[in-house]
Amino acid sequence: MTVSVSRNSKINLPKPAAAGPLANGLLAALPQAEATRWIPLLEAVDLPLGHVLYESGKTLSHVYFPTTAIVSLLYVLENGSSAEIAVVGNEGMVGVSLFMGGGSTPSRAVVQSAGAGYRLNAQAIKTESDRSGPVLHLLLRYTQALLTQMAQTAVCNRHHTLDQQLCRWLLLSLDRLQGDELVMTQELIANMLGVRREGVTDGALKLQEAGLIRYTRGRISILDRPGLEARSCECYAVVKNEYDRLLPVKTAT
Amino acid sequence: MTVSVSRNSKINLPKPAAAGPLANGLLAALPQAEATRWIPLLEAVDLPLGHVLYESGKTLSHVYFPTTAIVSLLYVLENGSSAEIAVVGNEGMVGVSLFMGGGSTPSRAVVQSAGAGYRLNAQAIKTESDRSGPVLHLLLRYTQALLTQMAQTAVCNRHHTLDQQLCRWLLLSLDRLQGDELVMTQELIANMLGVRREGVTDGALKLQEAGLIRYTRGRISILDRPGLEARSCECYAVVKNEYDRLLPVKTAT
DNA sequence: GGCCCTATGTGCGAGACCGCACATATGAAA
DNA sequence: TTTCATATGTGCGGTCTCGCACATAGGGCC
Repeated sequence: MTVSVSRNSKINLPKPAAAGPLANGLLAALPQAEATRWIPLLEAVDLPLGHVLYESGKTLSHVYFPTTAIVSLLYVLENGSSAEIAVVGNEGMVGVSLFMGGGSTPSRAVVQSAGAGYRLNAQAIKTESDRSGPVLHLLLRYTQALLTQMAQTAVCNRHHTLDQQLCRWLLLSLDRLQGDELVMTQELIANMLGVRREGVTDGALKLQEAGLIRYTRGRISILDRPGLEARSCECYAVVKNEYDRLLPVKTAT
Repeated sequence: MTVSVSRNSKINLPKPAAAGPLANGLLAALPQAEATRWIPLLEAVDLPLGHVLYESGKTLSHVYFPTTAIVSLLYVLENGSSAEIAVVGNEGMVGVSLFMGGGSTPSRAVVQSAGAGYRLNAQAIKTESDRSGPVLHLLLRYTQALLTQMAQTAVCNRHHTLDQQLCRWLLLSLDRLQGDELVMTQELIANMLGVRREGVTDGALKLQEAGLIRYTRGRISILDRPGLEARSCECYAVVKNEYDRLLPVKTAT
């Protein structure tokens, strides 16, 4: 029931290649003046699988801008079961509650796919978002995209089948990675989706039999992306469209 | 499957007593200078049951500040089924995407309980939120509370039973109304929760047998609020606590 | 007072997912 | 190569909710 990643870091790929701040879409979209000012404030961080960026109810110390890592925002219930409410990758930022004013949220942020990123301390993000209109507007548009993802997750949880949600989840993760391989056990996916591991096994089997993916012990290769999209519920497309609409195209790498 | 309210307005109570702008928590919390400037810009509006404040994907023309009405934010899926992702009453505002920068969202806002409110046109809310730091921060804190509600809805949809969710829903609605009566058919509740009407009937029956509520044809009286809270999932309390934490206490009426 | 629309109550078979128990298999380490 | 922890596959009964079909009843309106 509880997310357990313990010694799994064994199965990680060799440390991901370093990526500059511009590998994050939000940082890349900063106006020139802000970019210049931010660079010295940014701290490169390694984000190993399972690392908790912030805990439910705790005051956040930093915001994180993933470059090669993927972070899940999850809610953990009293009975220990959990569910992911959104994913954040190199298109976004972890810790919106800092400039939203709350300073904390009832959710937890966990690294779902190991990688790297940058972080900025709490004071700096507050100062910066108050100081510059364009920066604030960029962050707000990102927050709206995040909000859409959460809302869509809510509806998806209500109305769509596990199989459809699995496809949606794979696609969302894939969009936030380079390449077409995910390092991710079915157990982990089950924790994210808030379902049984066996349910994920069933779904994954069907996808493999259909020739859409191939996997072995924690590595999932996507063979037929359009096929996955066809099997996914509409939620993936809705979320993706909103991200594309709200966030500037990132040209940098 | 589709929300149908058609001729139901018959069962509404006589037109709700008029309420001043201060009956809305956000408006009441405005700094003096802004309050003075906003009053002439606010337009009192009647919000009849079923009225759609904005449609999925359409550009919003106004933001709404309910005073006695309750508004549901719902997502409607391609197949026509729907689910509520958040409720807005006199504690909040409908249309955050206007100052978030998107201008639209994939959701729909529908009046769930008839009443009144105020609205402000799109240009005004943009201008005002850019102009004043305190106003923007107030709106952002509200948005964070809304975000929490959405996230909690997502998890609740995943893990809690219909009975628990019904209690949560009744409590959330109750908090946004005066008195302890809801004018609301089980069919409507089912649409909000995204479940079958019969499921709501079952749940309501149990609650009535337990002496917690009493209802007849679209009127629900709450008899034992603590009892409802005990049967509800934790989600209600989590959301309520976040609202209390993030939003200023409203003393005005 | 009677009619009729609409809200609510009930039953039944089906499907999705759960929780549990256990079988199998892969790949890394020794 | 062998060992072993861990990842994946499978079966089974139970529960929740669904979709449908219909029965009952409240209350506004003539």
